[in-house]
Amino acid sequence: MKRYNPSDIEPKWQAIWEETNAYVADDTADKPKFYISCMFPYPSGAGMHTGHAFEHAIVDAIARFHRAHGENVLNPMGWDTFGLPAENYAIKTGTAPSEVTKVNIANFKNQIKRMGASIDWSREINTSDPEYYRWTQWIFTEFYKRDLAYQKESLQWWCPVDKTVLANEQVEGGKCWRCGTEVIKKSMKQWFFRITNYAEPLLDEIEDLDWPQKIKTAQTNWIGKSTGAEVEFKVADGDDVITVFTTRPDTIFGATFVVLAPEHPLARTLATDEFKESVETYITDAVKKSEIERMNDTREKTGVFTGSYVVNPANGEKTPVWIADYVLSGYGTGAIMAVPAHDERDFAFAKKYKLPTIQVIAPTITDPKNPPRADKEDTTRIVAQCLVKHPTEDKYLTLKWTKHDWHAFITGGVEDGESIEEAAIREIREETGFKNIIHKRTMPLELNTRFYAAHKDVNRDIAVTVLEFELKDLERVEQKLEAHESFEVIWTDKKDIKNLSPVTELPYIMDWFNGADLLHAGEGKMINSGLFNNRKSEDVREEIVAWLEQEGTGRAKTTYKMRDWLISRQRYWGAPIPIIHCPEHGAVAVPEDQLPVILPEVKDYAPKGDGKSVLASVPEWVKTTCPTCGGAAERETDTMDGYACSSWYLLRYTDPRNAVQAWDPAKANAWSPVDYYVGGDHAVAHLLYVRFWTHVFKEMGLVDFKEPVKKLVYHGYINAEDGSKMSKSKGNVVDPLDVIDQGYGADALRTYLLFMGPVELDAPWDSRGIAGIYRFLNRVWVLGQEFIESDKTFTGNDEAVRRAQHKTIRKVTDDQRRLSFNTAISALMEYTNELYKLKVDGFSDEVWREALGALSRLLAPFAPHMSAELWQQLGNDTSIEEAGWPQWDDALIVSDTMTIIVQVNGKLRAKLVLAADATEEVVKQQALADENVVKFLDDMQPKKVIYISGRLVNIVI
RNA sequence: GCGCGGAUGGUGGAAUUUGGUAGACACGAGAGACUUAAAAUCUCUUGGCCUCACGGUCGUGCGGGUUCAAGUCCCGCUCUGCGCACCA
Repeated sequence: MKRYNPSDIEPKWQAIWEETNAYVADDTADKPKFYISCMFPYPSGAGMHTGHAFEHAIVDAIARFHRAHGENVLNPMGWDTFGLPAENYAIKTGTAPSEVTKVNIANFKNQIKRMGASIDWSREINTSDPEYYRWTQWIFTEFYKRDLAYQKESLQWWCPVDKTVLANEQVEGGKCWRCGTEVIKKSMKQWFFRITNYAEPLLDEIEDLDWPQKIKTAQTNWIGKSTGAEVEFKVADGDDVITVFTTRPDTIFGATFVVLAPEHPLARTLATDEFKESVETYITDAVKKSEIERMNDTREKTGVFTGSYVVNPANGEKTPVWIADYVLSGYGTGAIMAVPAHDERDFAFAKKYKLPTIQVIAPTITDPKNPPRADKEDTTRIVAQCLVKHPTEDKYLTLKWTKHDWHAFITGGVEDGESIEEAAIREIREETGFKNIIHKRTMPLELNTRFYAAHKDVNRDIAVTVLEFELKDLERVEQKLEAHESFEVIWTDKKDIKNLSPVTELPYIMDWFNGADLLHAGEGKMINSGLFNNRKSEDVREEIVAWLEQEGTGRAKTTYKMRDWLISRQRYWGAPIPIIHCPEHGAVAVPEDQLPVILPEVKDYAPKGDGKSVLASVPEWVKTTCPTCGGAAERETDTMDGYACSSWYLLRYTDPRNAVQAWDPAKANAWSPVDYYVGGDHAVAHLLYVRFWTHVFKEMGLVDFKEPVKKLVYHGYINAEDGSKMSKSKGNVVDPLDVIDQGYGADALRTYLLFMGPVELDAPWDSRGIAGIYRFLNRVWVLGQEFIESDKTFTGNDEAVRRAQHKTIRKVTDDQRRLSFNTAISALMEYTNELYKLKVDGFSDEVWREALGALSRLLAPFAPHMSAELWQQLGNDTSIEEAGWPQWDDALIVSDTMTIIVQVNGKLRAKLVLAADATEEVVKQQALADENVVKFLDDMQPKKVIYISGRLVNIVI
């Protein structure tokens, strides 16, 4: 018998696929198209890791599945080659990045080929190839013409080690994403893409995308839409006007001061003589302080009074103007109206600087997660809840309340000989007038560190009590509750309690919040707000804006957190920005016929640290002529962010060798959008930029769709055996080629990666797990060989073989559709085990040929080499690809018996095997007659017998 | 702090759409067969507890609830992963 030897089989089939161009996508084929792609990798010097291997295993399983269904599959591959690692390597060694890149690509390509990936290599692209970046540059010039690319002097994140500007999303926790150095702010003239123009359309489309919710939420948050209003506060003694942005115009009557960001243009102007010095000092300090320091601050708010006042347009009150760095200059108008009663930050600030507070919203609590509190840091919630039973009817009421000052609650009321617990009950009794309070149980406390620091002797288990009450003097309770305006009593049937969120439907009892200094950030009833009193805050929001608009002091306004996309990089290894600076005509786009602007060869790749790229030190490249006037001019020396190149490559794949256009719209429209886009990184940046560019391309008429990616498949990471992240420095990286060369082969590797768990989950690599998969493939192989070499024939178990076959086809097809590869593979294992059991008596030729043929075709998306080999050995004339996907027949799956589960009171007591056509009557009868059931019935008459057709009987006694 | 997930044996994980046999499939472990021996392969056992066994009983992070029936639905928590973070 031939042994299963992947190192023979795999190279053989890889060679065949290459020679026959088996996976070249045909632009003209008359078949439904299917476009799938992984996120093209940066070919690093370390080579491919198991994460890449996982991604290719996913892509290839899907691609092969669709190909087997007769679809015209486009599965291309390319390289995202611009970037810092190659450049840093060049700085260290003097080797040109293009050379290193070439070597790395060859390495990656070999690895991917040895995985047996069914890729159309004729479409391979490389972003640092001038034939590619020529069109990246062309797109830039088109954007420039449409005013979607512009230059602006601005403070930017600057990495002192990499000596480059970084985009917001490349700064992680105040540190450079590449080298981990703390970044600083530097003012420079930079190029931007106007992505903010597309905030609304990009947001609009998110809902309809077939993407993981996680990614959609991340993008929504990134865009960060807020609707609210701009309101004008006129300076009391002068002509200046401060415009603030707020999302809570309903709180305007509670605005007791106005705060400017230190960078606000009026910040210095408004300082009166008396306060000039302190204002100046504060601003200087704040601006000097890097934003990282601001971030790392304990969030202790600081600020300074200007001495000036503005007029609150709502109530005409004179309102002081402060400067504080908790107000960000880059968002909204860089100025806010502070409403300490209803905003956490303003509250903290007001408390610190003893500024007044005006309550304008009575807190009818609707949000369980935001109960009122005096100050988040100092308090812990005491939640008491009670279930009120109606004395005569079968009705219940749930009441919950919160008390913000829990120090008083616990420590204030303990009397001699009384436990804290008893004190709590007594206090609730006194406060509520509820007499019959039954203490049900005690819950552990949500710890308040500060409290425990002060009260070490308090047993934390009894510090917070949750109490359940039974109330008899209901009338009194109702009176008390109704006396409170914001309280509404809702009676419900017992059944409906589950549907009634007690928190949203039943108000909290507000009487028990003491003191005026409450912070309430939620909604409620308007108070102290003139005409708007007694209305709900969420209802008057728009009316207040309309009113301000009428008065000419405000207007509705929408803002976004998203900023424009900074694309210039002061680095060598990127696509040069195709701009020529002419003393006469300013920044002029390089005309299409002069593209590409080729990246020149240099000797030393190290940035000079002057804020310019190395390109600035190549005078013969910099010096050029203006395309408009022909006069002496200079080239832009910045290069583009690598994300620019990766924002359109999915379109280039559809027409990769086009020398006159970025792509032929007809081809792009025929293939796109991408049906499945597979990756495990780039939740926001890349995926948002591709969407942005595609929206623009649609407007330019270059494509006829807005969204580039229909379905996003977001996979987890493969971790090291101990569950930690694989990393070179830890030395725990698993090299896919090593696994293949150990003798397991690519088929076992691929199958194992998909068997480990659902694609979206992280999973630790298990070197023993792959051995199990190898065993499985070997079992399939051996079964095939036994059949091929056997001269036995036998008929008798054909029906069982057929049933297993068709059941498996249905299950695997289903699982493939929903990308549940792990369960598909386990179904194939079960099928194989079943066939082993059924073969003991010999083989019935045709039935088994079919059964094994189905097995090899079902296995092909995971283990394509062995499947192809087995298929060929079974004597099939056509290739496994041509044979297509096996079909199942439901009629062959149906069994003539069924297994009925018999439960007594919901507990499993017996299993019955009955004829599939047994009537309900018969099934119930059989169930009740079962020995074990009789034992449990114990002569009692069942109250009810429930029958779920074909599944179970539940006998209720 | 806010947002989004997750919690099932010693381990990875199953239980699809619509609540209906919890632990599929594998790994690991234990026992056995073959072998001079080892590897490979094959067979059996494998959630806890009680029982020689038949079987019973508990069991899907915790506390409640709905239901004939809950891993699955509802309410309230705990822990944990990830993303964003002074965005008014």
